Amino acid sequence: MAEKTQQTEDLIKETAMRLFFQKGHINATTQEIADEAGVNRALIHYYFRSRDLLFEKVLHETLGATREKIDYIFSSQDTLYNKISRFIDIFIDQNIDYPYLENFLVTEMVKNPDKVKELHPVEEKREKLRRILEEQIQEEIASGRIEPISIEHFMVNLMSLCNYPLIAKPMVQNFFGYDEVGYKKFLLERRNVVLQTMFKQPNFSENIK
Amino acid sequence: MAEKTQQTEDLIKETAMRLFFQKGHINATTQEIADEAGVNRALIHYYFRSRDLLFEKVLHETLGATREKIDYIFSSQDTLYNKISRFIDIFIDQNIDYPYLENFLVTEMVKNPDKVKELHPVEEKREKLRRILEEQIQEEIASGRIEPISIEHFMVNLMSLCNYPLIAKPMVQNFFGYDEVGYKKFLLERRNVVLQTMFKQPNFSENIK
Amino acid sequence: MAEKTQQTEDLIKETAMRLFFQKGHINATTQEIADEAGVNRALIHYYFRSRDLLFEKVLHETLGATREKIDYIFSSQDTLYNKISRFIDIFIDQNIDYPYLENFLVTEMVKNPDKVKELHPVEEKREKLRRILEEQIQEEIASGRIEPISIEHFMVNLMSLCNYPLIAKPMVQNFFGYDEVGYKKFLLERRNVVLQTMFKQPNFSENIK
Amino acid sequence: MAEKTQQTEDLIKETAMRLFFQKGHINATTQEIADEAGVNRALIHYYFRSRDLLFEKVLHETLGATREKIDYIFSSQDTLYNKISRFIDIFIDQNIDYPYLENFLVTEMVKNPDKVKELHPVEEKREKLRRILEEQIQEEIASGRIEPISIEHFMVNLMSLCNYPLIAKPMVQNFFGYDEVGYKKFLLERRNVVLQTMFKQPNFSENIK
DNA sequence: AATGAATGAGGCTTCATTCAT
DNA sequence: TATGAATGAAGCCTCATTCAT
Repeated sequence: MAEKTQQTEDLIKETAMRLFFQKGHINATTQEIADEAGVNRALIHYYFRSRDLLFEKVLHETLGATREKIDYIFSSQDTLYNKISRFIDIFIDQNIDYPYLENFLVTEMVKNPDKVKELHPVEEKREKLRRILEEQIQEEIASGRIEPISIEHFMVNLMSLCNYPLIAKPMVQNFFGYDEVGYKKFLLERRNVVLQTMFKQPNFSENIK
Repeated sequence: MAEKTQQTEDLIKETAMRLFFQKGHINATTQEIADEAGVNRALIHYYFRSRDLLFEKVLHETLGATREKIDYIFSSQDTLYNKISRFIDIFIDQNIDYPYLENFLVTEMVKNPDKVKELHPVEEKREKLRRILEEQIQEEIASGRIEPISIEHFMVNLMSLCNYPLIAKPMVQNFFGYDEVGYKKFLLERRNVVLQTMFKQPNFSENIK
Repeated sequence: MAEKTQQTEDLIKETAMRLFFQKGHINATTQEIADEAGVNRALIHYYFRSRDLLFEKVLHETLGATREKIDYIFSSQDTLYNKISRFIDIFIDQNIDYPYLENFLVTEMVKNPDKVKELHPVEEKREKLRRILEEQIQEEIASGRIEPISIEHFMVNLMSLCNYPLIAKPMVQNFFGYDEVGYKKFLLERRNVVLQTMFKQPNFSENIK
Repeated sequence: MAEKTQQTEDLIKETAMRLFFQKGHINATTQEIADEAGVNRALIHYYFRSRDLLFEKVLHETLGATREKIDYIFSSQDTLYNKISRFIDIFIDQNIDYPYLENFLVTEMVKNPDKVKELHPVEEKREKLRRILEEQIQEEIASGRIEPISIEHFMVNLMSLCNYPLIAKPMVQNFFGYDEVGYKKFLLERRNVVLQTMFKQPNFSENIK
């Protein structure tokens, strides 16, 4: 019984998720979601009270997994180079699953800057990550593997190089005449491109130090 | 009478532009536009037929100037380094004027990928620009001033590094605790950062060759 | 099992009664009733078919006791003065238990005048009561203890003087600044006031005649 | 132009008023109001923003006239007897126009006691009226024209005797078998009945004193 | 007997757009 | 040219009721 319930609730969530972040239909109507899920529209309110709450839930659950992975990566003991490398993979993977997620995030933050805060790690945690990164960046600069750069610009570079091609997918596709296959191939090449752009030479292991 | 007319039509356009791209209120209602402009709502339809047409007109006019400048830059005889340098300036300037424009473009393209085409230079023109760029990039690679890279990734890198910080302004602000002044300062630093990230060494003049 | 059933059915009825006529929440939702009773909403339909039927049942049961008492009083052999005196007591007592009942009755009758009939004694019985009262009123008039008045106005006077202060409780409270205690005290004074208003002099016993 | 507008706005208001307070359909839907008025439902929102605001406006306007008259009467220099006499007339007149108004007021006050305050004269004004009345009542008691009674009970008596027959119209009709004509006749008799019930002897002029 | 799930009807409101002047 | 009035489509939400165990 509980299973059946959970099934339907999940069905609605997954349908909404698909519409919102996979098909990019961010304004999908409750009716559309219900139709797509093959349930009565009122059921959406039965389970989630309102469209907004459904959206929020879907968003947070969709973000959750990725956020955790990223935190984990940057908190680890790996070299900066490896961290970045893994970060890029995560980002690209996520985008292949939810092609419209990053786009939405960026748009939404512009509309409701206050909500940005809810989506970011808490102050304390962020500060800790920052210190770790800062130190690693200084090391890389000292070792000549990257050009002198502030942590802010380094991180914005990283996010830019990873994120923008995802966010601007249609633009990229149109510009270079990529079909879905071509675009995906292009995306997969990004990992090395980003690394090469950010590092003059790789650093696979701490031991090199 | 014609003057009065033009005045009102322009007033509406400018008001809409301000709401859409300066204040970021992309979903501004016809009523809101009318109120802000101090005119009757029906006038919007009188001059522009529909909200969509008004929007489109405003968008194209807003983009127009910048697009032309950029085309001009890349068609010129300058070094790649200088072109990129000037391109960055244009981009940042535009963003300071219309902080929500790039964000909108990226979002909209995702919703209506077909419209992307209207916003890009026609095939023929683009092809010509591409050849010019390709050649210049090969030269820079040959001279060792940039790492080997395809034109696609080079351009996407460029657009990423320029565009993302503009699109994701609230994210950047929140992440690094920038107020408006701090963010603007950060933006102005981007020019050199982008250049340093993309070029191992500058090339100010063709003569060096 | 039957006991358990009866328990639940009664629980629902009592809860509804409390919500409807003690808390004055006449529009209480099936969900609210269910929540308050701590049972599943569907049970209400299981036991009572529909919200309307539940309401009706609760109403009739709530009215039942009082109606019987009043019929009994007026059918008795007492003097008119004593009957009225006892009637007032009953009315005020009922109101202290169900402060919103009279208010609802009056409102509902206005909406569905047809339903009024169900709530009143049957024709035959009423006619009998009427004859008794008519005779007693004529006697009181003849004896000079009340001013000449038709039975209709006499009865409407009685019901008005008793009922209105109950129905319009919030108005009275607000008008004279009564809190709950003050209002109750005021109500208790009503008995004598009503009697004095309707009778020039009391008549405690038939023997006086 | 302004006339046409006013016409429609008034049409809606009057239609709503008729439905609410003449036909007693207090829960009339915006759709029903629109249909009855022969206009588009959205027009109701165009003129009144929301159903609630329409209702409030209609209520206040409907009450307005009567309230003013009553205030005027009690503030005048007339004898208490005459004031009461005129008060009754006003009340009965109002009820013939809006048979469901008093009923609604009483019901609504029970639901939202806080709103009662908005509908009553302000503290200050009420206090003044109270002093005037208090004095006049004392005079009447002293002169033996009314039995000793507190101002609170006197006023509640008055309002009860006037109001209840209006509020409980269907009950009265059903109880005594009155049709519309019979009920109206009954109402018109109330004036003298109320006066006789409240005063042992009339007092038409101050001069008598 | 009891329940969670599901449904359909109906209500309010907003909005872009059109009409009549 | 300009405007207030009017419209129809569409969206969200609530509720009583029924269904399937």
